[in-house]
Amino acid sequence: MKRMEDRVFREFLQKKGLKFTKERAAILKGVFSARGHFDPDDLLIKMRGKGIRVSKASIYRTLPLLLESGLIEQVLKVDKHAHYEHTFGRGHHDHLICLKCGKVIPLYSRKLEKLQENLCRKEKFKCLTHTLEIRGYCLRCNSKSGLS
Amino acid sequence: MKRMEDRVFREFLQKKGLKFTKERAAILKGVFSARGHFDPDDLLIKMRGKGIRVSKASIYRTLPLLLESGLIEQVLKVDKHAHYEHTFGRGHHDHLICLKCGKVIPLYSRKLEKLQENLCRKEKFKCLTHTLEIRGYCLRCNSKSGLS
DNA sequence: ATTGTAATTGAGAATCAGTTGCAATTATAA
DNA sequence: TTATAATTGCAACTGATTCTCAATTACAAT
Repeated sequence: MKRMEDRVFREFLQKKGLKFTKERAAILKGVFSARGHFDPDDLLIKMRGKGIRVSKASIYRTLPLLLESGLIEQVLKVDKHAHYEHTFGRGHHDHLICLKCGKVIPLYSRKLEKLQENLCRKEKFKCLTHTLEIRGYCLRCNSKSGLS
Repeated sequence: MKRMEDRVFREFLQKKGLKFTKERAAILKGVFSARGHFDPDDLLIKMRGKGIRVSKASIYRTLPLLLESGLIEQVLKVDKHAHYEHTFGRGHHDHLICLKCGKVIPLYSRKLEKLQENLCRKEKFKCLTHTLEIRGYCLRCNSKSGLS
């Protein structure tokens, strides 16, 4: 049984005259088996761990394609390198990031999305994507630390 | 006449047992004379151009201090390296980023800020800072490209 | 003002993420 | 099956940021 995202990616590639290689398929599978966020290196290590041989270069070359096809989204950088997450099946959402424990809490608000659209309209800006990252302390860390 | 930000930075450093050196003062001044966004390298080049001698290392060491002191904010990465802007005197704001010409348009909405606070409250998340980056096409690029 | 000391500096080496050139390989359309 | 343009892995490369270390300096306490 083929996975939905395979179909989407295959069609995306075809439309661009690119090939659906086994490496790309493997990377796609790796990306979709990630629970949450990941970075290119995480992915490489995970795949190596499973005995799947792909090069760093192929991962770096494939990720932008997945991004372009809409199968993954870029997550803002908490630290200094690129992070991604797959979005297929799940909707777009933003993130609350705990500065103490690093936990990332997804956040979605229809109202927030609407408001952003309105603001863009006001500025006559054609909005394609956005990323909102709210940093602070999660419930647990906040109560633990005594920083009420 | 001492600038306000000098005072703030000096006090911040003192509180942490750090020194207010002439290099740090010069970097602060450089940062505050920047009109908009800048990255560490911009800053270095600008300072060199004015004949102020500071090392790359000092810039990279000072920027995080300015960040921590609240005198500057980190701007999200459109490309791959760190960008900053000073916030003293101006308020917090978010950004619309044109994917074609790279123009960055500041955006501020009281309503948006309020909504975010409410969402955090709902999640029992102690919000400290946030960054919102909306990517798309600015009016000019959008009309030029025929991508209505 | 002088001094002691811990913080800071600059310069370059080191590191790290991400990119690129290239020869060998492979997917796909005909 | 074949032609061919796209893709691969590897290793060398790039550019940003961090680190090391010896020399310097700010500043609190004399």
